Amino acid sequence: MKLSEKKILKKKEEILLSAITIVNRKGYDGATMEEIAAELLMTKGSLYYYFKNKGDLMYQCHNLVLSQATKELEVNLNEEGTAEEILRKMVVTHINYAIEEKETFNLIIEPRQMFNEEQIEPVLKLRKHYSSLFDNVIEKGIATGEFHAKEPIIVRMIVLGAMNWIQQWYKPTGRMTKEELEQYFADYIIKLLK
Amino acid sequence: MKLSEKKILKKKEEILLSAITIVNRKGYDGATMEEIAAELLMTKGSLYYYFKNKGDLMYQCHNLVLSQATKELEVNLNEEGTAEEILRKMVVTHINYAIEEKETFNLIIEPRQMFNEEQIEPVLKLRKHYSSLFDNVIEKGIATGEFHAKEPIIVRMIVLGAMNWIQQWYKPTGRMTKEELEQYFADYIIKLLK
DNA sequence: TAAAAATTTGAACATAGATTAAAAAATTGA
DNA sequence: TCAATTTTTTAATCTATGTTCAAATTTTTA
Repeated sequence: MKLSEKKILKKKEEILLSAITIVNRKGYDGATMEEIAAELLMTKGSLYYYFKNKGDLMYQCHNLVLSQATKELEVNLNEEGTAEEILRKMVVTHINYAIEEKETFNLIIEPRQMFNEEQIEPVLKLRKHYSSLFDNVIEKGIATGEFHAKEPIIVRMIVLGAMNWIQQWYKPTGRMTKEELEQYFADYIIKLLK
Repeated sequence: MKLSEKKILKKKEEILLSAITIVNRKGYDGATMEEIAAELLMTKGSLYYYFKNKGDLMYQCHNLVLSQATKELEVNLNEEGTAEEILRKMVVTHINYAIEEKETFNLIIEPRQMFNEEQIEPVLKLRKHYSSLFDNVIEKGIATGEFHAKEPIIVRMIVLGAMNWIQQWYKPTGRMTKEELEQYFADYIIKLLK
């Protein structure tokens, strides 16, 4: 790869990171091209040198964050341990993303409302893969007899829903630390599966 | 109340119902004043005779649906039965709203992003009251010894989150009927509390 | 039925951002 | 160094809806 190509990739990444910051603060609609550029001491026109349009930029923000989270989950999944131990780690990973990358991670947004035709398929695929990692660990636990669930898919949906909901009410200043929260969530999720 | 006042209230309600339909189909941003009016064979200008602006209309949509849901929950809560029986009914009520009134019921939307300064307080209050109804039944169950929970508030958040998440994936055409779904959810929620 | 009041229309207006493109500036490389 | 290339700026344009308001229409009232 040429130097110039590397440079352009680096710049794209800078823009993405800036966009992610702003989107996490204000949401997709609230984030303006102006503000994203200003964060990097640029003007909005320049962004179009690197990204086709705002939709493209937003799409890449979501993808980047979701891909990172997926990678972390995959690491968790490949570590040694019982299904319970692995699932606990995954719960922590997921909750961290849900809290720290609130808006860009946001699995709650309706992809069909946010993204265009070409973007939807990859987004849905990424999300599906992400969910499937939870299915994996649940199935593993069922196979070893650690877990029991008549409808593992339903349990996984309950688990994901419960965790995604956290971003609606979590305040860093609340009476519970993020770590305590993660602990409790993990406990209750395990209970659901025993 | 004068006849003319009744008439105006009736018209307001018609507009609200139309707006709720459109919003449930397209979301708050996607619903245009034009389309809401068209549904009633009016032109958008007329809407401003009844509502101050779009924000006001959207606010009242959310309020109406949330208030109705609240009323139903309150009926559930006042019926005879064990905490478990009552909670099961409430789960059904909630899931029905989450599915059928998807976008207007949507407790997931960030109120601060959607509503203005005067509207936020009442919305948050309504939502808080709504949640508290679940706290009530959980506490009742704990008091009678039916339920056990070290952190009842956390359990309630898990329960609400899990239920609100349904609207992300539920399809009327899926392999499970709404009723089966409600059944499973209720079972798992009770398990969490035993 | 005719004046007054209430309601609706339609067209103009406002505006917030996204997008574009030509010119300017900065960088590269021979 | 200086011409070519890449990047950035600037400012104009576009667009989609929300909003307003005077005029037209419909309904009510006496």
